[in-house]
Amino acid sequence: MSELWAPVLDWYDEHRRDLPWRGDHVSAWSVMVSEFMLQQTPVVRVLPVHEAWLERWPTPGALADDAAGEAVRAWGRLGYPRRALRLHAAATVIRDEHGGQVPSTYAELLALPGVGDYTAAAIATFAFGRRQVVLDTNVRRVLGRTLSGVEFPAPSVNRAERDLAASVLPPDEETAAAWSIATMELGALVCTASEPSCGRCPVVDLCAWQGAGRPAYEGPARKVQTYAGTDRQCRGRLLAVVRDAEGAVARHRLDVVWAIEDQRERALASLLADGLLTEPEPGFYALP
DNA sequence: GACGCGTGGGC
DNA sequence: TGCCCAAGCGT
Repeated sequence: MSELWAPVLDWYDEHRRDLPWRGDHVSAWSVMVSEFMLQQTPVVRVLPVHEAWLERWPTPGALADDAAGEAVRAWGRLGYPRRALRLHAAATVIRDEHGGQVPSTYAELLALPGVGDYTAAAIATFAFGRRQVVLDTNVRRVLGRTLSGVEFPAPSVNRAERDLAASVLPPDEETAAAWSIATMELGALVCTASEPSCGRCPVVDLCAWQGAGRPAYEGPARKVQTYAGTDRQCRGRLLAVVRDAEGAVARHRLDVVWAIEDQRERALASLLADGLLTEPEPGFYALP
């Protein structure tokens, strides 16, 4: 029995955001789409795209029956467009192997394209009420601070951290699911990465990090990815041209958005290799 | 386990 | 401005 449970659950009841992928009437597909979109992308940017997506493709089968390129186009500027391809691929597996129904177990979900440990646990928990350890960046930070007394968790999850998270997961399914979403929400709204609002935290009196005087992070340097000038930025530019066009676009229309030729050619080749672009005829590029 | 993978907002 | 951050995954 963790003393964190009650105050965190009470806090969630009062302060939770009313998001469209939460609630009793929400489909598992809506939850799944949200989890894909929320991988590394903030809630406020996901909201409008998620709404349009569910309107256009209300079921996995509807998406699977459409072209993958339409998924890439509808993904818009959410970033990491390979997620759109993987969501389409996952929808196809669901249509063909699961009778069109999003599977409900962690193992079945984990087998889907684009679904890793976090996403499988999140869908199983939030869509189906299963009892799983949901270990995302928010939960890791909250548990790191409250239980381990560190400002930030290690770069990657290790066995001890997973065991610790499992040890504080409530034993019954319903409470476990509530605990996971409440802890994530606390991390997102209060126990934030920078400038946490400890004055508004329901467990500030129990927090090991607070009790230790909020010591600064001492682990290995947290990597901040560069972006300007990278292949990734180049890929984004090239894909945007095709995404915003109607049919196939000629090579010269790509040439003008990135000046460095060898980098541009490398990025174009990688987009083709990833399946984000096709070359229907030599020198012309289109969505798949 | 490290790395590559988009994009935009806040300060 | 440049840095930091945002519900990770696949290789």
